Amino acid sequence: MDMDKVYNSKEVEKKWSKYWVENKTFSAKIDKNKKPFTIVIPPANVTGSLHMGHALNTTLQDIIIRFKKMQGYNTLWVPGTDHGGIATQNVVEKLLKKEGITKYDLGREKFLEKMWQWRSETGDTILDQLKMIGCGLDWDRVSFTMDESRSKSVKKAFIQLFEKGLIYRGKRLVNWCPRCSTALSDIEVEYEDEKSNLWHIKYPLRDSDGYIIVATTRPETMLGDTAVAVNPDDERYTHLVGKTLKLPLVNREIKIVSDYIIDKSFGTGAVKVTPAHDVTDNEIAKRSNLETIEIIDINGKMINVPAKYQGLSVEEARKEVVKDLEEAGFLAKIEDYAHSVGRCYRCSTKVEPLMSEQWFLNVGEMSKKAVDAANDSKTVFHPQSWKRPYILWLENLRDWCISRQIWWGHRIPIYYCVDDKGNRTNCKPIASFDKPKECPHCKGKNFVQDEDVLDTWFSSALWPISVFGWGENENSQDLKYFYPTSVLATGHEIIYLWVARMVQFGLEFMKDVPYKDIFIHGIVRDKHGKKMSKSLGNVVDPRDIIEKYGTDALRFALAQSAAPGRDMQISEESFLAARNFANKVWNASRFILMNLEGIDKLDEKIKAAELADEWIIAEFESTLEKVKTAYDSYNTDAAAREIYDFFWTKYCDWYIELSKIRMTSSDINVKRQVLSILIYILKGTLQLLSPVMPFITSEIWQILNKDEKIIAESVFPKTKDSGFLESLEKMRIMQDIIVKIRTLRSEMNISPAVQIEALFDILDENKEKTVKENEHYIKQLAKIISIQFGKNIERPKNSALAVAGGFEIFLPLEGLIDIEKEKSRLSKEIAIAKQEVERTTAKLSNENFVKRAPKAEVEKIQTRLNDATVKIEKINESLKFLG
RNA sequence: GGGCAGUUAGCUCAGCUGGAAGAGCAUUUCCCUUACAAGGAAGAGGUCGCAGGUUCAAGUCCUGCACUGCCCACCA
Repeated sequence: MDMDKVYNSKEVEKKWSKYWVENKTFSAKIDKNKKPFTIVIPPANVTGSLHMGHALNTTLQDIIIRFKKMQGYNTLWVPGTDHGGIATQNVVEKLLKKEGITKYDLGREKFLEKMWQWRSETGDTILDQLKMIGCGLDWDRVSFTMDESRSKSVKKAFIQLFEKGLIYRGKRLVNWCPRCSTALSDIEVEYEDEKSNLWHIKYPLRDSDGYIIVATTRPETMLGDTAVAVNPDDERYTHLVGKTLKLPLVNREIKIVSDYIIDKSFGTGAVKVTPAHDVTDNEIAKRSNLETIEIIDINGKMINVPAKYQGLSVEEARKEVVKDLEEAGFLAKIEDYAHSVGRCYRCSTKVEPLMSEQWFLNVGEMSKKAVDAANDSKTVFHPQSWKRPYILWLENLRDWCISRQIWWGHRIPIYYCVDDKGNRTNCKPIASFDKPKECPHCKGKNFVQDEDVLDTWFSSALWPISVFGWGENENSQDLKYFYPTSVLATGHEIIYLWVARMVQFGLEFMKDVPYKDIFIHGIVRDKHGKKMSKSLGNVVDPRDIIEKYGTDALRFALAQSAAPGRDMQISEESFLAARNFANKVWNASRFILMNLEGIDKLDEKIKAAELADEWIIAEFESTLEKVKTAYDSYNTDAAAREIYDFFWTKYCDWYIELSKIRMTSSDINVKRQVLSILIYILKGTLQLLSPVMPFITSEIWQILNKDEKIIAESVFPKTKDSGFLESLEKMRIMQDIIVKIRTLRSEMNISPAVQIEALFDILDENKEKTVKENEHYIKQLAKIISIQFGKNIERPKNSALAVAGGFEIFLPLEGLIDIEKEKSRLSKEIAIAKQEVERTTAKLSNENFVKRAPKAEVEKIQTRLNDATVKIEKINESLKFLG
């Protein structure tokens, strides 16, 4: 039972993280008698290692899981990792680059071997780290988005959607990353402001002398222009609509068209239209039946342009075009201009919109269903402020480009019939799990598979169903029992990228949402509010925090700062404070255990013997309620704060201190009685705290109850009302008196070692009984040797005065008191009391207040006025007495 | 351009349905009191972003503004 004076987190953490895994504490089996509570973890990329974001995200989920488990749910938290598509391929490509080779040198097959090798070597790092920080995951259910089972889900989903006609192939304008050499979906593009120019270019009319000026941020694309567009209501240009222009440098004839999308007030009100390389232009082109000329290829090089520009990069072409326009007199002016530029979310390269043959998913119907689900509260955001942006996004969603021109990922399960020479036939492509045996159209037996892979988010979107074997096992009992899951916890950065798509796929394949509650937490920032990033050098590594302060401190600090939906600024001090709290818990427990020495048996039932007992029980019951409510609504911050406040400022500072009176009693039964309450409250608090700080609470719990279940499997305290509410007010009176006396002692510089007497002059007879019954509290905590009660007690010479708890309290301080100091202190007290009199009098003399405010409120103010008046009177007497 | 948050003590933040401004860290004084100096006791520190309004009463509700951050958008 020996406990170190300081909590040693390292040993305890090693012990328990191992225990939970080895004993399969958090493994879940179907149990139809229990309600399931399920969470699927947001699968971390295999490239990842634990950072603050993970630590926060997984801590929050673990808190929920541990809480629900103690409440009797059959909890399941599914772990796993994501193959991470482009991001992961980029990592391995970089490694290859160091060896001086490219993926093309290796070829697809060999490159994929490298990828798998790398993934098997380092891909589980993050999972091991999650074990370390105590996550209550079911380690028998580790899933990976590219393992066999998950791959079957992906294929099944694709085939089903394809056969339903929702997946189609088409040549469309897509976001192209020239560096990754792949298409990206709309949300994989991040926009960033950039200082640039607005070039004003003259486009001469073919049939007259005039010209029209267009303004553009991308002059090089003028080589691919097929029209100029103006707003039909723009009077400056109405007479020109339908006229023909001669495109400078190219000399192609293009028309002036009208389109309502054009903003009359922007630039010159006339816009050059490049349908192949701009989204808006592409739409204008569709409406006006314009020709589309591709002038940039997938490598970012110019094509289909006059010879002198052919093959140039976009940047080079821009310089040349601007120079040539200027020389030929077509450049009207150049303005400074800031606008946002799309960049690849994986490598930050500027994205090039261009025409490309891709696979698309028609999301119209799925979006509608997801919107309905949100409107019908089948999905609920915490905080709810995310609902609107989420719905808006879904409503404006365009078809999802799901194909990627990379190698790492789920290869699209589409097979093309080919002839003997390997050329594609005209037969319809076939969507299939495996290579088809025979083409149903031409009976041919040769096929090639589509070269592209699926967007990594396609498999992520299936996660809540794929982890339960959807697609592999037609009759998955797990899926029936655990789906829909209970809550999804994630940061707001992937609401669209991931959350929305899971909902869409859940509704599509399971006819039900994947989870009801969507718990959105913030992002961890540094103490200056900056996003943590390697380049800024402000990254706080959770592993360093664990090393220095312990995992429980890390978890507590994160939980405490994580108000739903809000970003949090976190600094070293918060971890330090949490570590200190852990130590406090440790030492309070140590105190109790020390006093347990030699006590063989405790009382079975707790029995409140005096005021402090009733009070701490009432306080605990109220704390329990608040903590439960907080956990249930994902307000871990409130839960952490409530527990901290209760344990430290109520249990430790008051109850334990008061318990010492009985603890030193020679009567073993007295000691036994108070210990039973001390332990009852301690155990209860440990249970409230254990979802947040599982390690230290597990350890103490085990020391306390050698043979009982571990705390993670214990039953969470049930709501109770012992009817001790009156004790709260009584205790408040006692605390008021004790604090006032302490303040006097402190201000008079009287050492705690000096025991002094006190005279209590009774002012309020209603409080007399309570104070007399509990005078030993005052003696113990205010270091008073004896108390003499009486009425109209004459103030002793050289004494200090306090008015508190319905008493005028004199402390005779012969030889200890500084009369001048006492006088000035009393004057200050009087000033404060006078303010109180002013405030309350003002209120009470306000007719409207007395008339309209609730009675209780008026009485309260009246009492305050009376108290202050008495106080002033008494202090004045004392001042006179002092001379 | 639209939307959403935030603005309370030097710093990080609590303050639920409106009724006397709170915590932690930092700071000052005293204390190694036999659970804890990673501690205890006490103190100092705020006209709750600004301006209006509703109300007997506003940090709390309403309107407008300012600043900060985030998200969205077809910013040529």
